[in-house]
Amino acid sequence: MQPSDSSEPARVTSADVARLAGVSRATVSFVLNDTAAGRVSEATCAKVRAAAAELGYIGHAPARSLRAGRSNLVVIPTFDAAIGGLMSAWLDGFQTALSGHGYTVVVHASRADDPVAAARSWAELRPAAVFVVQGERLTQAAVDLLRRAGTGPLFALSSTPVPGAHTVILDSTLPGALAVGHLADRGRRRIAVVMPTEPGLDDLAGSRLAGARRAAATHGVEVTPVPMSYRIDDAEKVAARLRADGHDAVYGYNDDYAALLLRALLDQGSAVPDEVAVVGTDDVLIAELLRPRLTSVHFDQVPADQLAGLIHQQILEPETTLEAPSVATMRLVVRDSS
Amino acid sequence: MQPSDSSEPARVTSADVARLAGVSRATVSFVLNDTAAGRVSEATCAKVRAAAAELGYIGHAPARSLRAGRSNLVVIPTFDAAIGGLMSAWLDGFQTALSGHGYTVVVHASRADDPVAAARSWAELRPAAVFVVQGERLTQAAVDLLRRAGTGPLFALSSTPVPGAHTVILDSTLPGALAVGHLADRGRRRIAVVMPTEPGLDDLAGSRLAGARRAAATHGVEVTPVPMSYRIDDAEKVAARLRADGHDAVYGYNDDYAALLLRALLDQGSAVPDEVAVVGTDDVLIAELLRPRLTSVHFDQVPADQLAGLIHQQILEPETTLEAPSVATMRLVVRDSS
DNA sequence: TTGAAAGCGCTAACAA
DNA sequence: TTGTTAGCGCTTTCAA
Repeated sequence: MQPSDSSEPARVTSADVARLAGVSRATVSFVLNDTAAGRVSEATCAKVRAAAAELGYIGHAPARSLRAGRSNLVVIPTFDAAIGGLMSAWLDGFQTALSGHGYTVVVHASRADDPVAAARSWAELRPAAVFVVQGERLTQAAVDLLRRAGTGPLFALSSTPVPGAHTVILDSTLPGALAVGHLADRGRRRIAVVMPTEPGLDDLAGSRLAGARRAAATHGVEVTPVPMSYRIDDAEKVAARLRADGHDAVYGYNDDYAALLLRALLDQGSAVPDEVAVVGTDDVLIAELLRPRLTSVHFDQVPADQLAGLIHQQILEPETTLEAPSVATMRLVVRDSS
Repeated sequence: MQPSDSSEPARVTSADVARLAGVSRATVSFVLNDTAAGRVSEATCAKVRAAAAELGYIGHAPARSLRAGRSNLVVIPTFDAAIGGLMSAWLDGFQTALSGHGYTVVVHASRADDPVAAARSWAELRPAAVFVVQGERLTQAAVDLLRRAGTGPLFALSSTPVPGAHTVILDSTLPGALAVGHLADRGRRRIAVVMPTEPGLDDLAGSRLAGARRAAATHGVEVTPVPMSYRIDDAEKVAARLRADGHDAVYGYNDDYAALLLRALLDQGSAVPDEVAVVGTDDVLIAELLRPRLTSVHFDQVPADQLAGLIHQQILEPETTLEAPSVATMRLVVRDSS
């Protein structure tokens, strides 16, 4: 590693620019924020810009935020969940869309155990908006705290509407329900549900299991949760257990876990789908590559730029009432493994 | 979506807390920042805390940052690169480690085409530190700008040391070189190198190709770049072309692309590795699941919390000279596909 | 068309 | 042990 130079060059402020340009700080502000419409002459504008360029002037976001009473940060808390590949790709686009509107995305690693403490640390940033991907984690107290702090609009992705937040409904129990419903339709009776032991996945796994149980009750089939970590040896143990227990199907939490288990089952000589059916979730390209091809639940993702636009609009006009909750939909993609 | 209430509750500032507690704002500041050591009596502390709790006081990060001349944000620019699953998992841990030190991670979607403009927008945040994952993108001008703005320590992940930044060396050409070297050792002579057409991957793909070419020159074998998108139909076309052109090996950019291509080759009746060898990169678990198992390049990741600690230390004592550049290493994991 | 000045909320040097 | 006070850099109203 290389040491950084310790010399502290004098910081350039808008006052310096004003001095060099021979105008007031107000004028500088107008010019550099393009608020100069009709107020400042072309010549003055040019002078100011030249001065700013010459001095290498760089705006000061904290000062602006202090003045404005609000930052241009959009906070996305993660609640120490393992953000999967699918979500990560989505976030990527979302972030790009938001920065197109002039916002900066803050991915906030919040501790899941205390939603209020988490909300407090978001609120301290005085964010332009907060988008909680795991809306279920949002308590009423946390929502109130954000409101009180004057935080910008609150958005959430959640199974059920979050009071005080603009909720995009995404029913996390549905993948489990779809998978088990499908398996039951195909005559499967003893269905295992993989429960990842990796930290940060419990929430989602729990929801999917709940959906699986609901569907199982409806169809009169049996569902057994099976803990499994994302490792080959563990998958092998689980596969052996499934065979021993006479399960005729398994819902693999997502495509990654399903692929792992599928491999283990095949290696142990199980016929898939004849003896055991396997269903994943996420509909990643892998599902299509495996043999047998993996049945999976496909998410119709909410367009990232559309949501970004909505957030932007809501920041500008908080009074606007939005339409009924958006709903993220999903569907089963049946392939050869079930 | 649900409308948000438009009532604007009066914001609680430290002055309000001071008033309620019957002390000065300075005292409040000392108490709430735990800077009260020996300066404020226990009783006063308690009074202040009680008042803060009663009013639901929430600190104001922008004001603090303005005062301090620096925010507690650590900026991680992405330069619109598609952050892969591996990197995303690493970032997760990194972020958690940093927030343990009291920092907030800002994932900044910077446009890749103008490094200086990007640097300017990071600098406006007056971040505590900047960590550039694609250090190659960092120009001298950008580094200078950050320095001038008084940005905190600059860290980079890069193939070569970045002047003015603490660089963790990660030779992006190495995977290509390792793969091609290995293939050449196994007697392969006509090696295709997959060049993903997805946006944001060009950099990395270019580096890996460069490494491949270097190794090819050394070993006297032939390397051909082959554009391919992450889609089955495209993989099929590429596979057909490889067969037609008589290639006896392919370096698949990463495990995902390699898996895709492997599938296409097998489907078209190519014997892998007998006719065509396949090598990926990242050593994701998938590599182990495929049949034949996929040879891959494994990265020994820099421990996220270690780097976070280093950054924290450098923020506290910018004068400290760090050790020689850390080097992220990697190695080939040979499996059945080559 | 431009300038003067107030103040956003906080911290820390200095006084008491 | 606590209070007073001066800014940090910026925007925006009001006056010129």
